[in-house]
Amino acid sequence: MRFMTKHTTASSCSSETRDRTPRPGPGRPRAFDEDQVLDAALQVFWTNGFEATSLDDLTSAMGLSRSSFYAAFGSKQGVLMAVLRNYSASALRQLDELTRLPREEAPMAMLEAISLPKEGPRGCMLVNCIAELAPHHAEVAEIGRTHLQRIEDLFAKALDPQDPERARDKARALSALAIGTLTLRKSGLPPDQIAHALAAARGIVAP
Amino acid sequence: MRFMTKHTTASSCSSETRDRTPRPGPGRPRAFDEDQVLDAALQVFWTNGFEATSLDDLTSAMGLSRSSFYAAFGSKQGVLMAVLRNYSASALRQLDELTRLPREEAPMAMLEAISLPKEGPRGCMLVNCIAELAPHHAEVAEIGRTHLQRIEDLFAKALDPQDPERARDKARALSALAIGTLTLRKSGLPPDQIAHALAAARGIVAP
DNA sequence: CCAATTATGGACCAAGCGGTCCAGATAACT
DNA sequence: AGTTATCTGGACCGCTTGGTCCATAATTGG
Repeated sequence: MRFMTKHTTASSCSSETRDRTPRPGPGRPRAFDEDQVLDAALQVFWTNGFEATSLDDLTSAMGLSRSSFYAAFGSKQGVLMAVLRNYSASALRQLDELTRLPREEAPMAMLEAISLPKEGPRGCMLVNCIAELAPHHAEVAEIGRTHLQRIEDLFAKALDPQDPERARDKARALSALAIGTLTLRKSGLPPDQIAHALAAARGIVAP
Repeated sequence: MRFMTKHTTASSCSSETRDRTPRPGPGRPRAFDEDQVLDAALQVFWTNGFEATSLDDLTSAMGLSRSSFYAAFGSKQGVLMAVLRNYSASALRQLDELTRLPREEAPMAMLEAISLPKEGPRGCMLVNCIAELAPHHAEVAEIGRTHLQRIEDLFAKALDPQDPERARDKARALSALAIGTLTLRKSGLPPDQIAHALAAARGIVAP
């Protein structure tokens, strides 16, 4: 895929996922739950990557016919964007809860939450997409950038609840560290060795 | 592409790049320089990713006809593997030179060399490939794992030339940190902010 | 100069791709 | 019940993909 097939219906080009959750009225209602279907799509994208996921992979995992798929999401990119927005929101929600831990525990807990997910070595969906698509796809880049920014904000809040700005650089370092471990994990490094590495980075957390 | 098209000529499946540098003798000699051509391939893969690079992209960048291409490298994967081996060796060579700096400078110099390459935000070619392919391609995973292992070794050597083993975990943390910044960079974070983050991580380097 | 051997360009291929479209089924509202 | 709006399955489309093949050009050793 090279983005922009020659016959995309004119109209606006960017974030227009034509996912107008159809207000009730006459007409047959949707037979699928949107969140559920988007989660199925997430799983496929997550394990295969974007380019390597075909429409058939998607529709069969989501249990949708091609026409329902296109009516609801507009395109392969469209569903990706929807998936990413969902994913980002839910991931940030989970992390945010950890910032409420006491200040001595919060940063390390967040690190571990990111670096050692129990789901296995699939990495962070958004980080994967940044790696694969960001350089050539502005919208993905945008979502990715603000997602990482939020993560950094949360680290800063955890490091220094009084004045997060003071901890900006350390927060950035912790973000980088966490994200980096995902690649190590993906390359085969076992979880316990990653845990050791995190512990060795305690120096960053200390005031 | 899903790896393994139905009609790959039987034979062994894995690392057999049939790149028998043809010993001189009768017959027309190659009209291209292999390293040069591989470097061209590297550039294309690096900026596009593997799946998103087509045979036409490759052959035209390399200046090869399809037949020469297949005669020399066997397949798209084949040339990728050759490229990765070259890349890994040269990247490690560059890093290794930095380990010879005085111990107070070496680790930070290595960090900066990885995190702030002047070539722009394309990341590390091998890290990109791990993200995109490792989960489904054992050979790439293998190369990636040993590459990261070597980087870790170099960090350990820089941190504690006497007994690198003592610095294992810190070295791992530094690797993760360096690799993580590549994603931040790719998502749009400007270089100077990355430099600040690295400085904030000095705590890891200290004994 | 000839034979042997290899490289080269380009035509060619089947399969898979993302995306479109339509005929018919289905359900809500009047 | 009838109308209207929507959903659904699957046939279909043109294009691109990775890969093959062959006739021809080029270069060497004898």
